Amino acid sequence: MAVTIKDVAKMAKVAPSTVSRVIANNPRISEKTKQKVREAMEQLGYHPNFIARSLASQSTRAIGLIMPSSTDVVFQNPFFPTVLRGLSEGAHERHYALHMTTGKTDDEIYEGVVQMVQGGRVDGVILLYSKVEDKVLAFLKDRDFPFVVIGKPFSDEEEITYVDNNNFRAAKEVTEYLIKLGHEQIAFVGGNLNLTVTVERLLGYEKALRDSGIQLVNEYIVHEEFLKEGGQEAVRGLISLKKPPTALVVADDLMALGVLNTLDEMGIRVPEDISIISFNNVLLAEMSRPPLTSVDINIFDLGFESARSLIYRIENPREPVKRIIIPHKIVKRCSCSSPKTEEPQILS
Amino acid sequence: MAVTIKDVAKMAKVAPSTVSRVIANNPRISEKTKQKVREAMEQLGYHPNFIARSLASQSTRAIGLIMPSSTDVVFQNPFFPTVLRGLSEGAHERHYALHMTTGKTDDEIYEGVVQMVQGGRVDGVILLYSKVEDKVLAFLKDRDFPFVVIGKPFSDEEEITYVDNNNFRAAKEVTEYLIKLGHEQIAFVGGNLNLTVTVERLLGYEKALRDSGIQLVNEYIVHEEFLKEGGQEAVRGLISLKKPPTALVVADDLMALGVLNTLDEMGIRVPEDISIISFNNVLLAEMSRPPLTSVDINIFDLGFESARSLIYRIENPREPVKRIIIPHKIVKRCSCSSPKTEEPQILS
DNA sequence: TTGTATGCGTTATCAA
DNA sequence: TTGATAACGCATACAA
Repeated sequence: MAVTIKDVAKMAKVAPSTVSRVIANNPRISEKTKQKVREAMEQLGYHPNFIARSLASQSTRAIGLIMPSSTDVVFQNPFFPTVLRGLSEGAHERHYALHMTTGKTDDEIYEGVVQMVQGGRVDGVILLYSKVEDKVLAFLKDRDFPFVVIGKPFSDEEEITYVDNNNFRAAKEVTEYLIKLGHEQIAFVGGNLNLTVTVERLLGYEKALRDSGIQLVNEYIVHEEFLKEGGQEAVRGLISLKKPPTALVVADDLMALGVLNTLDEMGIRVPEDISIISFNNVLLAEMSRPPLTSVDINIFDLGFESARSLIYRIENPREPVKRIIIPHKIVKRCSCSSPKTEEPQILS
Repeated sequence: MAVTIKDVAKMAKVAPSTVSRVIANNPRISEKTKQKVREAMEQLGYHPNFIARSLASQSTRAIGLIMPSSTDVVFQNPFFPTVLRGLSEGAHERHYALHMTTGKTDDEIYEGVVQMVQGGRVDGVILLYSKVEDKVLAFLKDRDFPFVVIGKPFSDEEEITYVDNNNFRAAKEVTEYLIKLGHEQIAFVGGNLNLTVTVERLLGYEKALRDSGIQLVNEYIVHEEFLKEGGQEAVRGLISLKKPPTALVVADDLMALGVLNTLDEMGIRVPEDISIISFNNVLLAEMSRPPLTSVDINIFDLGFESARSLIYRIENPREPVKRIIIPHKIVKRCSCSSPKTEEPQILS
């Protein structure tokens, strides 16, 4: 049906291989025949067939995207459209296409990846999440298939190419910022502990407190899914403590939004009564009330650099693994202030 | 490198074609040889090569997703992860894979689609947006390539398979709901008028007013991008009118969130001073303050049914085009109430 | 500089 | 019920 290399060859009165070379812009073809062939392509409306090309060259110029479980709430996170944008631009730049696989259960996802990889549908793969004991990652590593993970791998860090923020450091800075404001009762509201990002942020938080000689309080550390209901429980628990925190480090903007709501329902004001700082700096952060002070982790770049380094890896298979750290930045808005001094009216 | 059909054939002592038939589960192969072949496949860890299969069978079992411009704010909308989920499940169900193409400019997107389609990378295509004068849609239609659009096509409605809500009706219902609550000064805050969804919702709003004998006011209709700043301007303008609206129909939850913020800054309470109703019912709607009354348009189903009907179209090319309308439902939360009776304190 | 021939891993058409 | 063999559309080693 479609016009092939042969049709072009016939029209330009050259061999199919010559046409192929013109497409590849092979320097050993004379400008004259190139011109001739290109004209024929133009006239016939020729477009190379990716599939045939892939089969012959054993490379698809497609990269596979592995998403977290579609049932997972993180999937609802505005984080995804943004990484996708970065990924897409990074891939586009080098003329790679994006191939997606999702699934409801971990097994479904795993099956999808196996199909995609073994089936030769893609040249490499990007993991859009990083969690403990990941079967998918183990498979990829075992097969020595090119891949990069967004986020810090849970283990074998030295043998895996990944793109991440320094979440440990970001969390530490954020906590120090709160401490500098005068807070000492600082709680941590995190998400799923299977995600390495949660772990890193928790560790950074703890380190900051320790460095400042502030006692860690077990009750100050809570973990809930990035859900509204989850946030509710966690926050109520925190506030009802005998000595409630005066500041909250929340691992995600969306979650912080939930926290904000719960606090509002309880009649607790932010930042007057309690300060909140969170992560990701998605659009939402500036649209909440009050606008959230949040760590901008440059989600777009996370995606962009992932695509880039995967492609580099695909095209230079023998190069050593790399680790790319995307810078972050605290964006100060209105959700943090110094703690109220205790019972100020008694003084004076 | 990888184990092919030939290796399996050799091991099972049959011809490659037989192996191929076993894969296709051809009924004309004896159970005995099927068993034999399957064992060999198992032992060798055989996985069929999609690319080769695609080339031979002239079908990729992949569907292309065409996203709106990645620079567009709508891309930030939580709408996308959700349609993606639906799309993914719908495709997965029939063992189709997802192939994405994005781009910054319209031309970039167009180029991507042409490549994808002419290059034979996909069997069909889904447009994740619907706007006026779409070059991409024209191309697809012209080439008679299988596609479905999410949203109502701007023209040639009868010749295009699409999946949509009845946005006209939803907007009408919503407005009538407001009217029933006692509102008469109802404004419409919409997004980009190039998007058919905006147009439909606007028309529904107008129809409801007309049906109720309420005069349409030009100043009550504003259009802004789904952005914070946009919302700001629009809302301030509305409120500063001599006769400001008592209720707002907002075309999108995210936008409504922006509106909510602006109102809050201006010291205007929702729903006491002004009612708000919006569309899409994304997670955000229930996390805002106050929780938004919003039209649930079943985003997931929009995606799911799109995938399904595209696949149906691919596999039954001669069937007539179809139109699938996904039901919607108003989810009442706390952003609407009856208007304040004017100057109640003067009475009595 | 260009053409010929072969292979990439399947499916599909004939025969047997 | 099975086996040869020819496509599918392109890339590439080898010739010329």
